[in-house]
Amino acid sequence: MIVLMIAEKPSLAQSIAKILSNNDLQSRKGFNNACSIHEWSGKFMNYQVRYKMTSVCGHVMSLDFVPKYNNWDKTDPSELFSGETLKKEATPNLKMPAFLEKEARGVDYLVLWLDCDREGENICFEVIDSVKHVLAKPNDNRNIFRAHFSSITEQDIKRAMNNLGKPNKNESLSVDARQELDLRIGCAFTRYQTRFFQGKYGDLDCNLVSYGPCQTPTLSFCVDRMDKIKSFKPETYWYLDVELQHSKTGQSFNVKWSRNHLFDKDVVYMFYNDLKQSSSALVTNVNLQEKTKQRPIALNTVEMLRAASAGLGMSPIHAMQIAEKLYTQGYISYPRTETTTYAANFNFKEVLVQQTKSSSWGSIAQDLLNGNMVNPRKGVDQGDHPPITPTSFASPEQLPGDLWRLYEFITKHFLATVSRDCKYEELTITFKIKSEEFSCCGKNTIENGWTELMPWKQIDFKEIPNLKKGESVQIGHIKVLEKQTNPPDYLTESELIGLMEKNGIGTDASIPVHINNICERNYVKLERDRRLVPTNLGVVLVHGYQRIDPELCLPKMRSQVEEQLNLIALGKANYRDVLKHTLRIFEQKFHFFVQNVSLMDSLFEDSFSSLSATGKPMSRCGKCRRFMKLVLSKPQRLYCEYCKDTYNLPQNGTIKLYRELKCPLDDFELLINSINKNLNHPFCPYCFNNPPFDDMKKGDGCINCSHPTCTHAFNSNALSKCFECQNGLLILDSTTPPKFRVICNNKLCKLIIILPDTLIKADVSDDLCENCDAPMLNIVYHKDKTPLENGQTSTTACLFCDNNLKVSIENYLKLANKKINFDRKKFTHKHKSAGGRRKKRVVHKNW
DNA sequence: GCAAGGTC
Repeated sequence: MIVLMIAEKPSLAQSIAKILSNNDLQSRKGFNNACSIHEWSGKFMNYQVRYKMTSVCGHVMSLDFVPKYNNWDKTDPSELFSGETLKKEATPNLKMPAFLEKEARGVDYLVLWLDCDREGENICFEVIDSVKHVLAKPNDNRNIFRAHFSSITEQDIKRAMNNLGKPNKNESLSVDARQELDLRIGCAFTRYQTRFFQGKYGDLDCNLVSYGPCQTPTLSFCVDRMDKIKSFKPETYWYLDVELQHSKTGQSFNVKWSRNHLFDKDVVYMFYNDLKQSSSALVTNVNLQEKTKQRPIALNTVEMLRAASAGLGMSPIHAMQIAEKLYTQGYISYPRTETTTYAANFNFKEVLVQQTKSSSWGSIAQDLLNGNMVNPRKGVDQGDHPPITPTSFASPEQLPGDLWRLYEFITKHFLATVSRDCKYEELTITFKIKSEEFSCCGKNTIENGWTELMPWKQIDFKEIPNLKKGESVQIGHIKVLEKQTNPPDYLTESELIGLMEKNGIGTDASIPVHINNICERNYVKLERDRRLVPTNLGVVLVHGYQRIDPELCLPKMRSQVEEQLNLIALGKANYRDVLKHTLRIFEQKFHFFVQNVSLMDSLFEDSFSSLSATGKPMSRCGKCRRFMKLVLSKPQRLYCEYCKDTYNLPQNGTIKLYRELKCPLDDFELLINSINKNLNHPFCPYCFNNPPFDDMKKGDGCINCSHPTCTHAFNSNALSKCFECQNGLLILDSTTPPKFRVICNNKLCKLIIILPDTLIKADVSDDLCENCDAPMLNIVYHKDKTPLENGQTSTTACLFCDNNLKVSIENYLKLANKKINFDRKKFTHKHKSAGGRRKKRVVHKNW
């Protein structure tokens, strides 16, 4: 009998397999190269069985609309609230369903070891759906089990194995509902907003005007802070500035008024007038207190990201990439966790021993091993993964750049959690001048403790004079000072992470993605000290939602949906009912938004320029013969003011007019898309958006156009089938004479052959090469550089056979370091002509 | 081309 067990990720499959097999197992790689299968023999329900343990990589499936809704032009966004959806493979490269099916074929028992959260419960059912039909008893749910574990410790894993339960359908359904809501709501609003605003404004500078239940509240936090700054009214306040002078040492020091500051000038002057004649202050109290600055709790993801942003200047998304590298290379434990408490059996000694090798903190690790280690503070156990700790020693030489900086932080943080608290004494001296009280405070470190590892957290030493109760101190001066309150500053990335966590926006794994999204979409800009400053676009979006339906950008919107989802998870509400109910609310919100979009639009009008006011005249429209404008800000596009039509353009490279040449199909003037100095694609802006032939795709240019006679289409310019990709056609590019190149019309093929720079003219002749049957080139050489005899400059030659021309192919192969044995027979046309007779060429795609 | 959630 075979028991198949599935974990959520390869690393966990390995850890769990090691524990359950008592480290006696065989491992092999799965066919998708991502997952391994670990096998051992043992007992299961009193049977002698063979265990097979493997994993998925997160979700197996993801939700999307059926293909017919992919076309933004043909779908009204409101249809997305009811349009049919389908589950498709989350990561097609991994071929996860096929992999699972293969490993599950004929298996007797299935044990699910997915993470013990709702997403994990959902993945359980994705796994079941993938394998159920190939199990030994496909229709017997009694052979499917769920392991419930809260940590990856031997005790917990073995206990889970001995107490197998069943997967929880309700929890899984709550995730299905979440997926469907996010998809429908996010896509409907995003498509509507994008179409509406991009169709009106030319300088939004973003490809997408997106909406999402996490990204939008995230943006809203940043805009709220900006609003607080903008609406801040400074207030003037006054306070007594008192300097005292130690009579013996002559040392002068400032003392703080117990009333701090007051916003009433007259009242402050009243006190001032009362005190100004005084010459001395009386020490009324001297208080020496020992204080502690507590060692940090164990590190979880969010805290690591905050520290990486604030202390190391790394964006959260970058910090996570670095952390994942450290993890896969075995330097740190799993970096996505909410838990801040170490497992009961965590082996501190082992980690400390590893770190004694460090030249920088080795002595501290040794000191902790020598009996000076203290128990870590108790944090929170979320039951997901242990806190982030180093798992092996690394030196700065082993880890370049940011890998080292993050590893250093994680290691120092770990050492800090088991180091002694920082202790310092605080001396507070209280004075009285008449009836007003003043004080000053000195600080002195007794023991650095854990702050030894993080000097920037150490206590700043502050000296104050040594005074005794009852002593009298001379007054240096008493003044009234006037100051103003200051506005808050823009939100730092680190503060934003804190706000998101507090409000339940995103998860440890997705918080960095949401922050990255609002940066990439150009809603906020990252400025000094990693502060997030909203752009015009970010501001008008949030202010627009606030005008139309403030709930759309409030964090509570997410939590209210979560509450509904909780009901499903707890089995208190029916999945379909909740989904239907919540979708209806959002559909109504969507329609209300559409009806009132002018409220948001008026804000856009103030900030952005209309399409017609932006851009520069570019080329003539084939419909009205008027000039269309090129809108340069993202997304680059052409706009015909008269016809009110927008034409998408290639997004890479520059666009210029192609010698006022016209497309024979629609009269639109042709353009050239220059991707780099050697790669130019002519295209018709109309055909680019509305392909004229079945074999042409949206986004294709002239070299992919099968027009039978147009001089720009491949029928007129193709020389042969591409010898590099065997897929496309080699096309003569004569768009920028006197430079000539041969390129492949397969977008995925990178081939570029640069023809000799001695040429001044080249086009494709009607003659075919006698030798290889490829179309010949009519060429003209520069009169001073011609390789032809008798100073002759023009000729007809074959690229593949002519000695002067085929050099360029050899150069290409040399440059690309290709060892293709160039065989011109490969290019032989199947209808080889007899004796080089002129004939009209027709290039077939299947050349 | 769109969301958010897993993870590689």
